[in-house]
Amino acid sequence: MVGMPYFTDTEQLMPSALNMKRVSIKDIAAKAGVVPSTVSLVLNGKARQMRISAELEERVKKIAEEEGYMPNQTAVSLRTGRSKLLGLIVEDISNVFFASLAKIIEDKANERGFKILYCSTDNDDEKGNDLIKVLHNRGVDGFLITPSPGMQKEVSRLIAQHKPVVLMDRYFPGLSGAYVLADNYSGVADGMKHLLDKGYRNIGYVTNDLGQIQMIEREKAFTDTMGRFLEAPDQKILRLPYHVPTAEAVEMISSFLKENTDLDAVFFATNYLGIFGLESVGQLGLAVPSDLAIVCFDDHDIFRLMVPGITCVRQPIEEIATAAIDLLIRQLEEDETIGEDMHQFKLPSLVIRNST
Amino acid sequence: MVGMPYFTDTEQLMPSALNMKRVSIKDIAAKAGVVPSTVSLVLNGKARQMRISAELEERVKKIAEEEGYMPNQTAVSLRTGRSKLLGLIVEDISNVFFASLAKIIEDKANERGFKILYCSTDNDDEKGNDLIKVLHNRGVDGFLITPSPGMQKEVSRLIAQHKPVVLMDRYFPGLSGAYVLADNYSGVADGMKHLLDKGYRNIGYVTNDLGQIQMIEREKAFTDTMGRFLEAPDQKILRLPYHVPTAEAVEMISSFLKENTDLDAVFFATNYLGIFGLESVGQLGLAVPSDLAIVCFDDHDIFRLMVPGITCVRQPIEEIATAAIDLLIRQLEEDETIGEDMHQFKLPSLVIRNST
DNA sequence: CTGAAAGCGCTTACAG
DNA sequence: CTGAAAGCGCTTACAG
Repeated sequence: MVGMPYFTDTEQLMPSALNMKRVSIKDIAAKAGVVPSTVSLVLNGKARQMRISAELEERVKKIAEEEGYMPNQTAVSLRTGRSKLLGLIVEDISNVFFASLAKIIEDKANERGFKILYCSTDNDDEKGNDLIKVLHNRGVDGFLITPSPGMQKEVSRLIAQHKPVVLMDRYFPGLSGAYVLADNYSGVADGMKHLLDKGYRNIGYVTNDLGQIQMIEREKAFTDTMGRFLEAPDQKILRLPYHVPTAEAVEMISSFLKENTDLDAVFFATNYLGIFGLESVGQLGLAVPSDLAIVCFDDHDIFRLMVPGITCVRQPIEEIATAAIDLLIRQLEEDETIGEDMHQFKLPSLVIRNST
Repeated sequence: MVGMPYFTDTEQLMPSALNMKRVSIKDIAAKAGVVPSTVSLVLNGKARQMRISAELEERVKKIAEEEGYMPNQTAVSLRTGRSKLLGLIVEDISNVFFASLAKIIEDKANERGFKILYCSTDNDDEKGNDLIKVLHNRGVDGFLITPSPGMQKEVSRLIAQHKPVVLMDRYFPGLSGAYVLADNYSGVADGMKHLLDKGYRNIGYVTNDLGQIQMIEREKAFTDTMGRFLEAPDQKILRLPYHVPTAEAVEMISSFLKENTDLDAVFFATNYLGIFGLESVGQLGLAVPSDLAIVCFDDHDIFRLMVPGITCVRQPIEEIATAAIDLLIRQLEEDETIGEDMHQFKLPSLVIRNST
């Protein structure tokens, strides 16, 4: 029995159908007549350092090339502790805003040799926290997260463990981690200024009921503006529940407007297109009297097309994604500096008046 | 030196900042006073089989629970050859159609304990082929792909290697692999029937120039219908280049319509919303004379809202995604049956007349 | 019932 | 310059 392979029935370990018989470092070594470590050294660019002859280096490289050798990333990850994998946790990948972020992040990550594991929290704290643990357990090198409010503890744990994390679109005020998002306060302030400049004074506000930091800051800009520029401001605010069917939400907006006939303008605090789906935009268009001035926060091309004369405050999606992935990779590469110089960005939003 | 740890300076192997000191199976074993294999056996539900005492089993489980132990997936993958990772390769994750697919797939995959590695081909054959290799190399258990035409060889290699693959939205006619997509031919035929029923006879057709199988089948339905129902059909077809700026594409459509003033209807073969971006819909709306009947293939809520009276042929996105992931997981689980009973689905599209 | 050992495919300090 | 060996964290056949 001596000399027999340890597992006589390898099928049980790895079904042959799945066993791709990929070329391993051993195969290359055998072909080149060297030991596997030499191959590893050469392929990791340490031939010089280890004073391996140039011709041997060339030979090994050539064979590896010919055989189409690619190091098994799972093994590399286990050995080195670096997976070249990034965890992307967004609210909902099917929402245009997050899908756009995901695409830009993917491109930038690929350029640096990183792949992306994505998942959606659906604004569910527990799901989000689980996701962090699971991805961590899968060995991702870092995280890009648009966290829901209840994810603060889990996120701070990551930061405490010096795991690279960059938050996007939201952040936790008390937490000294990196984040990138639109400057929500000034965005809404700018949009409000636009309305005031046009002479509107009775401005209503529609937001959600999630208590997300970005929504709070937007709302603060609204109430501040109203309080600053108007005497005895009568603030009409509608808080739509997040998990409500489209038709019902539209109904609530309709009622809100009917109950407040004195309004001459409405500020929508978020992208109802993304949340309620495309259908709702049309219904919303119908529900909103045409003599009402409208400003929307978020990337609402559709809204602008649907509702002539609407003004949008647009988030700089590309800039957010680019800055976030850059920050994350910088954290990954210059490990020592983490914690010393934090990076927190609020990027300016753009007020876009519809040209139509 | 005997008894000293092999690596005196572990920092160099794994920077402590990244070394999460996660609880390992060894820690649990030490706490429980057993050997690591026992822990592994218990946690993998093989206590019974190995006749480990119920009380020991309980104790180990309790400790693992208390310590928050999760097996390191990288190590499990390396050992078992199964990563519980699925590769999702789409044309462009930021396109609503693919983002919607991605969300449904994510949900279904999570239910089964799988995570998703996504990437976009951007319709670039070489990029797509690289992606297959890289994901394969990362040890994904299976693939969900919306391939570009030049990916056939790489896809068939996967199939030849019995790697689970399900194609979505496209397929390769010569290839005996699993796929799920809308029945493109009948979808367009249905849409055409709708136009003919309404009395339209001079129907133009706008498609892309990629030669993708789904586009070919759609076009065939168009030409067949024209040839079957009309005498001496004068087929006006516009092939828009894929990589063309929106404005230019709209311009080309405009010219096409001007050069063919006898047209009374136009059939759009794909989702120009997704391809050209939201802006284009408005421009397209403006470019299309209002007395022209329009049918669009794809999930065009926007189009329907923008262009009153438009008819859409909608792809059953949810059904496609659900069927695809189910098929893939079935391939993963019942490994033996692969190759014997292939699964190929063409799901019916839905013709949706605008109610507006 | 339990434990020692091999091995998944790599990387790297160390000894020659 | 090169090679033997350890070890990343697991799983599992096998020997007691």
